[in-house]
Amino acid sequence: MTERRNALNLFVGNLSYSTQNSDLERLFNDHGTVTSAAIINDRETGRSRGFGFVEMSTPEEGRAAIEALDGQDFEGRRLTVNEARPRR
DNA sequence: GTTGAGCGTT
Repeated sequence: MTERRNALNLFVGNLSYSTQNSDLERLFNDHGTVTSAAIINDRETGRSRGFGFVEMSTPEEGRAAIEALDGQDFEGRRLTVNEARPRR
């Protein structure tokens, strides 16, 4: 879906290559309502690129999730969480 | 090991 009027899109970096979509969703779901969660895979190899995107229901929840999760340890890596840049 | 994709030409 393309709901981007009242949500906050988050970039999640420094993920383990083994992190799954469901892992991302579970992680963020504890800090707000996850509208969508996606691990980005390399189009040609199908492997994770080590980052993903999570869209939170509201900007407030998104910011809360950033504060709660940025720099936190997850599956052995230090997470990077911030507002995603616009796609281009 | 860091900011997604295809569609299709406003």
